[in-house]
Amino acid sequence: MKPVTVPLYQAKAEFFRMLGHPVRIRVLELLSDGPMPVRELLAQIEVERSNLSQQLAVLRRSGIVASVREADTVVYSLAGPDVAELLRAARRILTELITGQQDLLAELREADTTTSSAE
Amino acid sequence: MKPVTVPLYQAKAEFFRMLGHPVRIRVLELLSDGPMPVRELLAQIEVERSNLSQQLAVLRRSGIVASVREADTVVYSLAGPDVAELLRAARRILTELITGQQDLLAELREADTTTSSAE
DNA sequence: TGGCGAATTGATGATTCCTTCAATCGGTAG
DNA sequence: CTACCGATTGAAGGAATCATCAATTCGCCA
Repeated sequence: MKPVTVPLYQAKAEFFRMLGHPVRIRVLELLSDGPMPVRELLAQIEVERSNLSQQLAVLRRSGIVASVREADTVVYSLAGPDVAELLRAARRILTELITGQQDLLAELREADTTTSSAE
Repeated sequence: MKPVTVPLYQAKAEFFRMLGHPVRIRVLELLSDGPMPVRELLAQIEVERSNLSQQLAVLRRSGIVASVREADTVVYSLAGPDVAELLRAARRILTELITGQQDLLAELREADTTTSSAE
């Protein structure tokens, strides 16, 4: 029956890669509070309409969001409840990592005051 | 003091992008069970030594792993305990997504038996 | 000191991803 | 029917990522 048969670690990698874009992250976070029409997403995120559509298409293809047409607008929603939890876990780790990096920076300050990791 | 100042959603995106590679995922999963020398990682993962080093460098730069030299080998470990939890959350969502996709496929089987979403 | 194994780094071509613009679809109102 | 608005799609150029090869570092030992 050939059931897709992709190694699990590769599926995971594709999943994370799907998350690896600022606009897509913002969309998922906004949808964490409930369904939202494209018009509203467009108002909250600074991005061109066409670009937003591209990113929404990526999310749709992966199956993490669903879209429904209502009259003249399209409404998006999360496909499952665990997504919000994943984003929380990610935030926890990020906080941890950033804190760790700031500790490192504090140690390095005496050597180079113009240190920046944001290029 | 200019504390890195990267929008949070962008930091998150970079974080997920950092996770978005099969070899890097496998490394993190192996390290979830405890520190491990490069030699062992190399034995468990099918990848060239040089390529593994490249991926380890990516993980190191992000701060999610740390490396220590011991005699003639280098030992890697996770930088924090939350990483394993994140991987678990990801697995949950993936299972959910794949299950959903299989439901969809089941519905579609009657229309096209060669359906494949693994290109 | 010279050489060896383990690991990393630098550079390069190939692939993939991202942004943008133009064209298209779907629905609604005039 | 035509015009318009919201949203999606297709295509193309530019940027980032990946795999691979050669060169280098680091520690050990003969």
